[in-house]
Amino acid sequence: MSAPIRVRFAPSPTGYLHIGGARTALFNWLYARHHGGTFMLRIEDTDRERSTPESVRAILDGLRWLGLDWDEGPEIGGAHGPYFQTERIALYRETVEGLRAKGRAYRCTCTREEIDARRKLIGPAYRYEGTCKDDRDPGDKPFVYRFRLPESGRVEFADRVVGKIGKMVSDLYDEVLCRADYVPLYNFGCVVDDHHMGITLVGRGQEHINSTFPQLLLYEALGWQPPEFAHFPLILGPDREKLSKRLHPEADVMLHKKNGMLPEALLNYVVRLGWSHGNDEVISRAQMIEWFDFDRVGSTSGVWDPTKLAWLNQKWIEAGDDKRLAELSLTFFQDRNVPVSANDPKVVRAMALLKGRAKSLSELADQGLFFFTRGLPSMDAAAEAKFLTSAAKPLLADARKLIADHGLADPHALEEKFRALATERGLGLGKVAQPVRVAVTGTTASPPLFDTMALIGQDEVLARLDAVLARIA
RNA sequence: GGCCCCAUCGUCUAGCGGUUAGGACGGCAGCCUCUCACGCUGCAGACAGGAGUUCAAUUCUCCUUGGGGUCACCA
Repeated sequence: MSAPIRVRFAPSPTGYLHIGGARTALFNWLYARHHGGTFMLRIEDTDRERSTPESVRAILDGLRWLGLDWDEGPEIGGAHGPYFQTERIALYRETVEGLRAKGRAYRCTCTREEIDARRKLIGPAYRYEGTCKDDRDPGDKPFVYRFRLPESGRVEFADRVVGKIGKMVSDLYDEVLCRADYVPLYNFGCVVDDHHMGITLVGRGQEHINSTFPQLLLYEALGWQPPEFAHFPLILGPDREKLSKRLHPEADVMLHKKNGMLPEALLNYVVRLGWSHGNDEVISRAQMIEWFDFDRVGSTSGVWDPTKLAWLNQKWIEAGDDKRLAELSLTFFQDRNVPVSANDPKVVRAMALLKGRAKSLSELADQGLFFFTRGLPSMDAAAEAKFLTSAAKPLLADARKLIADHGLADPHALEEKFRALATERGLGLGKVAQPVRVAVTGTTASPPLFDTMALIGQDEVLARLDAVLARIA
């Protein structure tokens, strides 16, 4: 237990970073950060058909957006590289030949077609039967390297989150280690690299529990000390199926960025899916690092709940720094054809008024458009019909006069003037404020009216009121 | 189907033999209030079922049921 902790996240670059992967990365990252260990990134790009450099970039971008920085890996290197499996072929070759010399690996010339035919015949219970286990010279036939299982026995390990798990060797089969060109398959590459990279604990999703058994047998055959394992509960979609790219669009981490989620909110939501710390719900990155460990990770799958994510996002937007929020909101305003610039103090001031009432940055932008447009805002038809009536016209005219006379610089003072006006007429403040709000913002819901008008500016507010007055018969 | 894992409110979870089974999201009702949101208060809402073990089971064991995962020259 005195060895320094080294963990890794090892995605295959076959698409964007998905939520399940992000949480696996997060749990590993938190474990490393909590214990002062090393978090490394390894790219498992051995599926030559599906791996792409674009996917590598997408995954790195996703991790960076979430703030999950790696101590060793692509782009920064480290003492245990290279960090792309396709650059480590010599190692796999040396290892598989060593295994073959010990009689623990053999060359198999069965073709995919042959195996598929047998599988089709026997059904889902089919296991490769070891046809080629005498390791004959393949001649010029294509072949792969297979692992020779022990005759019998049982594999067991104590998982850090699930507990004791075991399986009979008779339920396993001689699986493919690597192809003839030594490009490894998952279980082989994973074991070889985890060992040579000094990984002390493998943290991954529970879908990998079953691959742990052959991996353990490999460690044994190689004479290597296996790492610890921690298998995290799965994240399920609304349909209770494992969250997947195919079935669930929300599995895409960057989709949430596009939807206006803050990375700290997504991290907060995802860390609570399977891990808890008492009754704490809103948890900062620093607190996660302080509190996280595998003893608090549960073992039951969790269902993705966009509603709770939205709630957390609102909390984190509300807690956000105005300047940073302004920068992050920029793109959302621009998408709505409102050209604003991040260093515009008006944008920063708008954040103070807008945050806390929006569940996402995109909602925030929708709710704040009227701050940055000129002239009559786009009107909510129902609001207009209800509040911008001929009966309200005199009230609006009086309100306009108050604003023209007193200005907007002192919202509290102006509010008192409005209140007096309302009282004079035997009305509540709301009766005056609502028509003005609709006239100025186009809707019935906005930040506090007097602060809102102050930010819009006197000339613009008066212009909007005049335009409305002119529209009312 | 074989194997593996799991099982507390609709959802995320606390609970680590004795609790009025707690919190959060969501829902509902109310308060606050210039609107919305926030906030506050309250209400409804769970130990899958059956055997054991024990003075005592949500908690330990087994079975059933249910759910999920996995059975590739993908990871």
